[in-house]
Amino acid sequence: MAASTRFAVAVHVLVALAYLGEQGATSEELARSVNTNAVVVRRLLGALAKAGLVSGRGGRSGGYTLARAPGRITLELVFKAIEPEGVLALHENPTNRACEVSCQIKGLLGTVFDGAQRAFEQRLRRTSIADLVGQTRART
Amino acid sequence: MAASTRFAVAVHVLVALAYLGEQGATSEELARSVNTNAVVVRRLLGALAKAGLVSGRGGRSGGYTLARAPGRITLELVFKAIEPEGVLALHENPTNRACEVSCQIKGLLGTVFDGAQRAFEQRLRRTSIADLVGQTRART
DNA sequence: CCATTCCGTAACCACATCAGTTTCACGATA
DNA sequence: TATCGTGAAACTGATGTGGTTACGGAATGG
Repeated sequence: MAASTRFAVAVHVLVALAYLGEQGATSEELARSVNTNAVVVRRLLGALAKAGLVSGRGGRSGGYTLARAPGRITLELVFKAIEPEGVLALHENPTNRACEVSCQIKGLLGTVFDGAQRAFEQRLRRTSIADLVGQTRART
Repeated sequence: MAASTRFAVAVHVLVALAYLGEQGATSEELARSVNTNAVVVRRLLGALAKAGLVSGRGGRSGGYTLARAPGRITLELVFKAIEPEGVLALHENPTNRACEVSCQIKGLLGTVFDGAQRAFEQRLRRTSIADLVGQTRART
């Protein structure tokens, strides 16, 4: 299936925020960098704020800033904040009690899915927003 | 996002096929195990057949059988057959040429996404259909 | 104090995907 | 040759996503 692009946009926005530094940015400015709508950005940043990664302030001269150092924001944290459901899902069809496989499969799949999800997240943990900012600067 | 359940159903069907052994099964029988429609099963098995994991034969006393030993069917192969797009996707918004981050982000994200996808698939490679059949039998 | 700026949310739309269903043509075989 | 099963197309309803408009509330600069 076509994966959602929300994670990619969220990382993009965070890198932009970190790139700008202290001053932060409004959802309008961030949306311009992504070439999307300000509300889309606010929705994503809302989830990131709940996870304690950014903080937003309303009012004149409001906007968003990172809530912690960019080196302490790993892509794993971003992914969990944006896609808490994970990448794999079990089917919800009722089990056929007459079939041994049907009775067992969900338990077995659950274990496998957890492992794959963990491997996926461990890999994401190796990259932080600060890393991506550094790479952006290096290529300038 | 709510991930698709096609991978889970595909594995379920393959385990059921392997569990039954040589004789194979019809889409009707497999659908009964999953508690879904036969056409849904045929669609999935169509993708698996293209990947060379199963073979389907029409006609009277037709049905599906595994095209190779269940020990040689890893969940990685199944995943790639069912979800060739992978788990992460870049956003397709046009890049804002006035923004350094916007110009760089997709290249950087592409590298990160590839790595995470690889870690995910490597983990899936460690489990085969035969493993799941063995675990099913062990718990009986 | 008040107008401006910006966030937070809700509501709505268009679009895509998914699971399920019906239908039918084709091929194989008993 | 009559039957059975696959393969494929078309349609439905449900759901998620990205985009958009709109509005209330909070903060602030004049």
